Amino acid sequence: MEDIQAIVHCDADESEAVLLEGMPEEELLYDLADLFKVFADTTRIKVLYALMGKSLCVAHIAQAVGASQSAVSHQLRVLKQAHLVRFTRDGKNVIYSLADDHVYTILSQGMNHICE
Amino acid sequence: MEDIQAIVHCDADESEAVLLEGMPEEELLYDLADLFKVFADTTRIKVLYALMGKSLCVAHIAQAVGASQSAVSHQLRVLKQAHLVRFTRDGKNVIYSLADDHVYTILSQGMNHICE
DNA sequence: TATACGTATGAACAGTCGTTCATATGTTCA
DNA sequence: TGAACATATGAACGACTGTTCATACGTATA
Repeated sequence: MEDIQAIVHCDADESEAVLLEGMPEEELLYDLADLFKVFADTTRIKVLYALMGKSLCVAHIAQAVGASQSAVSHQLRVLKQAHLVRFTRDGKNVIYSLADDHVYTILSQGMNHICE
Repeated sequence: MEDIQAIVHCDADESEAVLLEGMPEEELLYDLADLFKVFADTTRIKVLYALMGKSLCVAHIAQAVGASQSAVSHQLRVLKQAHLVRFTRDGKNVIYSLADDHVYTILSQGMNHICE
């Protein structure tokens, strides 16, 4: 079992985060809920899986997940705001890739729970 | 880094889960999105934090998270359906507790991402 | 510069979600 | 059994979300 204090506190600067017997501060809870909201949609999850191990332009992502270019672009915006994907321009194309390994770990923890 | 195949496949029986170059099957993606939806609400997150390390009745949970008895009861129903909490009757009271350690790991992975 | 292509964005719509309110269900004790 | 308490549930409402459609923006090439 992990150290629970490490969950409640993010770093040393969060020394006043403890409310309601170990409850993180309100703002942190909102940020946490917002992060999980990003993972709470199949289109976005598909996009993340499509980007595992490779970089793709928007059109190829749309093809991989079976959604329209516009829908994917809207969702990529959400993923960008959550710092889950990065992008670089390549001429007319914009190439997206996963931002860091948190995507892997969060998705795999979810899968672990579903499959018991 | 973890084995990505362990994320895509839940167990040996999922041998046909691979679609779209490593994409899990549709039903699994829906279940995964549904799980993250449960974590995508501050009231439910507060309930989970309140239950960390202790068992509480509905009224005490409501007090701990600052929500009405009815609102908490509705959300406990969602948490039950997601197999994130357990409950036992104790006279007039119903005592809730966390179902397993997945709650800790999923929340902590989310916190890790938020705090970079 | 004009055209074509890839991507981003805003408005609008249907569907979903979380709360409140009222009330039902279930339990204990007199 | 009847009253009091704890919890669960259904309806209804406002707020939010993801898609589509139309269109704007940005880039490369002729």
